[in-house]
Amino acid sequence: MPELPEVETTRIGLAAHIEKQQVKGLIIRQRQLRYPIPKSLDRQLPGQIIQTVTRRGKYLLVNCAAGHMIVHLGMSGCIRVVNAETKAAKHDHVDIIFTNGHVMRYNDPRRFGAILWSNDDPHNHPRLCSLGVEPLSRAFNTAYLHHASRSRRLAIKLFIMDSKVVVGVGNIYANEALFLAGIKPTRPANTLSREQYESLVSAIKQVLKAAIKCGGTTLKDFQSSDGKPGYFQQQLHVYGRGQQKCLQCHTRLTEIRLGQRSSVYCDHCQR
DNA sequence: ATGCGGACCTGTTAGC
DNA sequence: TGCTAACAGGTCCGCA
Repeated sequence: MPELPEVETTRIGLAAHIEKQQVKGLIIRQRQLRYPIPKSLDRQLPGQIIQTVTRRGKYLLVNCAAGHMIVHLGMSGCIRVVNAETKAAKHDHVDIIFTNGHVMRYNDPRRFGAILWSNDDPHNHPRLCSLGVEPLSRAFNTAYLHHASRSRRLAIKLFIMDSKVVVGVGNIYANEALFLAGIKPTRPANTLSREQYESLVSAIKQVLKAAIKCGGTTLKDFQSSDGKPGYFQQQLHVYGRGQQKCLQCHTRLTEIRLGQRSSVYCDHCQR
């Protein structure tokens, strides 16, 4: 579920429901996520009023006067806003209960996600302080990416998925952006031309924006509990289409593994 | 500094 | 049908 567009969609839905709301209490059923949920969260969050919900990469920041809750959804996490009567299901690890009766419920079967707490600027938190630029910001541009790639010989797909370079480009959208830009995922990063980086930057922005738009329209009703995937799926050109034909030239798509992740591309359209 | 492989954990699906 | 293996949207760490 969660690549950047899904996280951003979650952020928007969540913000609408919890901003300006006061935390009454919390229930932690499973403290052991990727990191143990710190006790400081239990101590400091109750009584707080949520000011804003922001995002840095795939981390959600729930900002209060006393500090900031930092939430990552990992591979399988999701957040829903439900009513207090809604019974907790399997893998519902944390509830943040608000005085208006709503509950922010964190569910994560694989527990690759995280819930942290920071008293200071969360951007200085060890998990966030080394992150690269935001893909939808102006700082993510041709000159930046081209320059950053000069010393890097690794496959371009792994390069754009490196969160120290740029955040939020996960496996699905890396595959899609490379297809749109006509670049083979295996090309060493330092062999691409400036022009190719220009296409790539624009493809990444385009793909992420389109997906956010999709998520935004289908997940509007955040109270409903059907976290259906598949909204952006109809628009995928290569991801999940290994062995099928290229939508542009009808060549059979190639599927390989790069960094233990599946990578699909068209040998004819991508150079 | 860079790049690679393994680790974390559960659920689902493909294959025998 | 039932079992096992492989794979799944993400990071982080340690070693070469």
